[in-house]
Amino acid sequence: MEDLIGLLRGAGVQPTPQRLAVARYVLATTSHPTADEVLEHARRECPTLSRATVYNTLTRLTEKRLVKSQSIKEGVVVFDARVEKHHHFIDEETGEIHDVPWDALVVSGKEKLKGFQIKEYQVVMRGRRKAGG
Amino acid sequence: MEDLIGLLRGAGVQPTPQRLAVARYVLATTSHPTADEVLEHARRECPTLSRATVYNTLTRLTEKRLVKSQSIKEGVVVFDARVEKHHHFIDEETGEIHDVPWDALVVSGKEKLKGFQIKEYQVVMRGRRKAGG
DNA sequence: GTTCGTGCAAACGGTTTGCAACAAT
DNA sequence: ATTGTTGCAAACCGTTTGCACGAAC
Repeated sequence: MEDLIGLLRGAGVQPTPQRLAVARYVLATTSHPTADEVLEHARRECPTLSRATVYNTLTRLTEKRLVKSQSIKEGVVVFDARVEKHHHFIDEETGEIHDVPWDALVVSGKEKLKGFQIKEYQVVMRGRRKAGG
Repeated sequence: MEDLIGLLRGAGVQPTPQRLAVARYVLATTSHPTADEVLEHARRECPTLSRATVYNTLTRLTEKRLVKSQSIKEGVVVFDARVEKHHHFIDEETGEIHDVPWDALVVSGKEKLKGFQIKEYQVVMRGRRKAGG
């Protein structure tokens, strides 16, 4: 768990108590939190943590590719500790975002698209999580 | 062109000069405008048009399925006059959003996903528009 | 002592809301 | 009269910025 320090150092991010609190939460969760949700949780570990520091840290972590920011929900950016390519499913009732493994879906036809140089892509699905799923 | 009045009436939206100005622009463009861009353009036809009325109207048009709102760009909602299913390509340089026809791409594997009831989906691609594309 | 990080508060930009004036039925 | 629409201004919410204080090298 204290490899977090090494992880941040390795990424060129000086570890501070505030950054560790942010990183500990955002890297461990799969809930795709907003900046504010990160603040709320990280404050349990570091009560003086400020909103500005959370934004700073999340921006830094994003630059260093330790997390990825996603713009798939209205009005907010959410942060994703899963940094490898994958797809997303959004439950329209609860707003929850679920990861869908990259190779669970195959998108064909991209090669034939003329005029577009695709750097990345993902499938974004909306609907409802099934009970017992 | 004055079928716009009929179109709005048919959707249960009482046509007013303001709404016609908004609808005339948003239904004709393929540029995926933000609310503010709609305001800017619709004001050319109806200079007294207010921001609030634009939001009201866009919400109304969205409810009536005359346009669709998309949350694929950071921080803003954009409006899409194309109401049928299609995919999107976002030019990371210019921010422009391009429509990709539904049957240009095939997504396979969705049926095998357990636990998700998919109501809609789309492929969101990012990259650069190729010169001459 | 210079650089970097923090926290506060103010600013900002997109969006929503409350409300008084007004038009339509 | 009632209902619906408009436009303004204020509120709101997520995010960014400016700045002074403090910690680390």
